[in-house]
Amino acid sequence: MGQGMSKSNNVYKDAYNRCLRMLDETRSLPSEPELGTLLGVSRTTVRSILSRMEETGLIAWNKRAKTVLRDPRPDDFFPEEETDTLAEIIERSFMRRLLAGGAEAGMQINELELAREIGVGTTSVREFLIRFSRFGLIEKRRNSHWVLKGFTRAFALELTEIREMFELRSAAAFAALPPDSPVWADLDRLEEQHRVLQRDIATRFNEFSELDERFHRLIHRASLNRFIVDFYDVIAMIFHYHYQWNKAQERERNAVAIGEHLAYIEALKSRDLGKVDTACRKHLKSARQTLLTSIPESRSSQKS
Amino acid sequence: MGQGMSKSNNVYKDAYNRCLRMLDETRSLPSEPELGTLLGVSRTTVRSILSRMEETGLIAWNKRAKTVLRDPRPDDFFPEEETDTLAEIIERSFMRRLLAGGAEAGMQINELELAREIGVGTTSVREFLIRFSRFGLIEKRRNSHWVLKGFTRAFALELTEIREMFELRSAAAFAALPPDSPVWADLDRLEEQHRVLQRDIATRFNEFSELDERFHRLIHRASLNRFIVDFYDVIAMIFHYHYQWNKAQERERNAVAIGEHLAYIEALKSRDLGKVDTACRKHLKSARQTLLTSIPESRSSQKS
DNA sequence: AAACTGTTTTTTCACGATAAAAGACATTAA
DNA sequence: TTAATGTCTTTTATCGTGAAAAAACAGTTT
Repeated sequence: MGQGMSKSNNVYKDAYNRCLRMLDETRSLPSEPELGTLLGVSRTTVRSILSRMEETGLIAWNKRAKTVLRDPRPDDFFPEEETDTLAEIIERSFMRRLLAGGAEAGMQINELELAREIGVGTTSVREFLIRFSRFGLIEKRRNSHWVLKGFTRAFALELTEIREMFELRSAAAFAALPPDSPVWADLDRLEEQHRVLQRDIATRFNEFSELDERFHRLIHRASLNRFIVDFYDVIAMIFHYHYQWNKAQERERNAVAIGEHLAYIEALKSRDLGKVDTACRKHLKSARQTLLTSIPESRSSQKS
Repeated sequence: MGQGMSKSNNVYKDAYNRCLRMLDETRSLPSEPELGTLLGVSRTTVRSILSRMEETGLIAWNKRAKTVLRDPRPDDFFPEEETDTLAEIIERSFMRRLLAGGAEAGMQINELELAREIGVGTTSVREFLIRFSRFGLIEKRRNSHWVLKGFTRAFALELTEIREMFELRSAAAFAALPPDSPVWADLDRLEEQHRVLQRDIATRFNEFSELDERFHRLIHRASLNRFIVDFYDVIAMIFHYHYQWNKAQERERNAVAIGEHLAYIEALKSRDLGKVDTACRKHLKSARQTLLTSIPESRSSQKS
């Protein structure tokens, strides 16, 4: 199935689903350009969405008048898996392979094989690998194959070394921001969300991962340095998959991390550089520890 | 011309030219696999090279016997421009456009237009832009165009901030390396080359750029951190083009830099961390200054 | 048997083509 | 006369294809 297909319409399907959820809130939809910005798609896509909504009897559409006729039913939505980007699909498959054992460091990566296995064109795989290479886990041999460098202890140490350098600097920059900077309001909001999560940690502990990323990204942005901000993508990627495969004591770990974040937030609000440094160091140390213990101590643990 | 061509044989042509230069030194060529490793290409390419050399009467080739019949003439070589990688061609065109004024920050980058202008396929341009994006000069809008962030003062400051962080750390790591490490011999060799160049600075000042890169790469490698080592690619790229467009007082600048490098090398050899830090800081400061003064102070000089 | 040459298969690189999505232009309603 | 809708054009995303290059396999020579 699906061979010869040029481009999937996942942008349309995803926006359609999101638009359906908006239907609950209003009795009539805004103008096409407005909907476009709301959904983050072009007007062309908005019109496709409206067309279908009209066809399925969800709305009546005549020029500017777009009245909601009925509430969306579950079967109005497109299946979740059809809303994924090709890049996401490839990344998931690739990471599954990488983490599902048998991914020895030094192993060759075959574009053609990967493409066939995932069922996509080679071009998309190539582009994915090029983008992915900045994470430092794979490397290209000129005119030849890619080599897997492996998710090793060395990798984790190199990653955290940079992370610590960048985050300490960003935290210091954050604390030095003027009181009228909007980041302080963002920080207050994050603090509140941490407290809420701390209260319900027993059941909602798996929501921490997302909060964690937002918190650290806010801090990194204070560096006003694109290389520091961009580097957080590497960390986020690693932690994203790390959270998925290392479920051991997840609740306790997250509870501890929330406590450290709150102390870290307090330190930032105090604007005392010494306190910030201490709180930041403490959290980063335990983050590193968590990451390191989750790495399968394989046979070859290079790096002197 | 050349439309519809699938893949240029630049690997073959480049290896052929390099092989021609080897002909001067020997009366007979080594085995095919050995030639392959020597030239960094596959045996398939080696055999194509040998075939042509036989045809043009450069060698007699019968199985293992490959005897050189005559010296290569200038017209035996393939033209230099035919030996470039597509990636190199695209990078050059792109950078020329970028530096040749009229490249306002915020400007859109059109893949199709770029491809047409350079005379290559869109895929190659896309892949180039993806690879190039790690330099922080361009950024992709989801499902849409690329945006030029511009070679601004802010960019230079962000770049040098990271560079200084990384190099100070690498230099400290370098100085702490054991005396039996091979890097000390590398450093001695570089020192000697610096002295030679210092002597002939009046005429050979333009050779400094390449020496500069080798010196700093050696230091960065001492960090044993792939992210630090890889980041030097960003610096190298910027400085590479910087050297091409900023010829003002090039000789003086390079003479000064050589002096700073020699002091830096002395400090490293002393293994005194304080001295290393001082020498490194001094050189980085003047490198930053050089870069900053070369940036056209455009209208919008953001960053608080 | 080890290392080479000869031959065949596989993979990478780059292209043109096509559907999805974005964007530009023309027209119309408020 | 502004901001929407209707229509048309351009660009991006993705594929299949074919030549260049690599890699694997098989047969020879030393």
